[in-house]
Amino acid sequence: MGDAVDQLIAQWARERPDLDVWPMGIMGRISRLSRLLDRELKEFFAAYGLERWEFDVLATLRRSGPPYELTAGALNRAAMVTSGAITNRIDRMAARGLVERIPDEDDRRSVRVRLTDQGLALVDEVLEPHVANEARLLESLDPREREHLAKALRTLLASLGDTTLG
Amino acid sequence: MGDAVDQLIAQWARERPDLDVWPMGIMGRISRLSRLLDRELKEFFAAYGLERWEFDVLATLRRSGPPYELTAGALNRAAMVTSGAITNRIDRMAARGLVERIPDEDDRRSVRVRLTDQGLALVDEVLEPHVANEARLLESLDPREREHLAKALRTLLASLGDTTLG
DNA sequence: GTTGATAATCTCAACATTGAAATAACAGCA
DNA sequence: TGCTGTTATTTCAATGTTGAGATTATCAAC
Repeated sequence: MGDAVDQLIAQWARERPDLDVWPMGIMGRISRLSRLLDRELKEFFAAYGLERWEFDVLATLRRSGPPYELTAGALNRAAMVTSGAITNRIDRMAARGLVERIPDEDDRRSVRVRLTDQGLALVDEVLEPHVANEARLLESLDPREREHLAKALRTLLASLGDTTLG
Repeated sequence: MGDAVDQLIAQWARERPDLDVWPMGIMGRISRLSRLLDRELKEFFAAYGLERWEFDVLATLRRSGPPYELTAGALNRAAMVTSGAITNRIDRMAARGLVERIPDEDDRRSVRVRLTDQGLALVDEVLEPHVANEARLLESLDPREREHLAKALRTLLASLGDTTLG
């Protein structure tokens, strides 16, 4: 069964037969998948009154373990966004009562961002159904294919230098 | 060799051992790869004075074949963006002289967007090095892995309904 | 202790997209 | 011919990110 990228590659083969565009079979699919999956996740989180970026922050803090706090810098590295974006996110999540800013005693340049009880309760409520939803989105692959896919993606990520989370 | 997502999964295993977060091994990697690859492409196109979204529009028109024109609607479906975004893109690319709007005689609601000579020359100049750059980004996979990867991604895309380009 | 380099966060204007409403045109049918 | 519903594009306010600069704090070396 073909997908949109098969059509795209067929078009190039017709228009530029001199060129082998095989890399698009991977690059194009990662790009389109990312968009489609983002849409699915957005729809899922909306049912909990959450934006995707809010969940990302909550989950990053939650999985860091007690006391569920990280510096702003650690958060922007984990989320792969700029420091300005994290400042903005923290502002709004603090206003919603999901996180709080804690001044760092040892390094006064730093701000520690901590999950509030409310934020912790929310992420723990959403996490399991979220994983189940992700599993549903991957249903079309059998366990063996999933494993091979994750392995290939890991190789790629590592080759691009994405070897550390924070 | 581990990557950032291996760390993320290890954190969840420690904090929530009751939960098997295997889907993140695929979802998280697609998301992070998409960001990293976007950055790489952005940097590549900047050398040609192009934004990534500009190249996407040029390439979509180019591979559609002579006379290198598509409706605005076909462009936004191919790019997976909303109609408002396409109006904005066409405005700016037309101002740069890369495309032109042609009123559709048969259906006056439609606008046909056509590559100018300048736009055609530019996309044909960039295309081959672009594909070479994409191939470079995928160098860490051997041909067999590439094929399996593309196949698994195709299965996923098709299962999400992305079976047609426009 | 001062100096200079580096680091962490915040600020803010510019940019691009979304989502919804507005506009205009088509198509089928009574 | 006149309705009704649909389709294609544009408009525009709201949203969120980037990237550069400002601010404040730390650290090492002198």
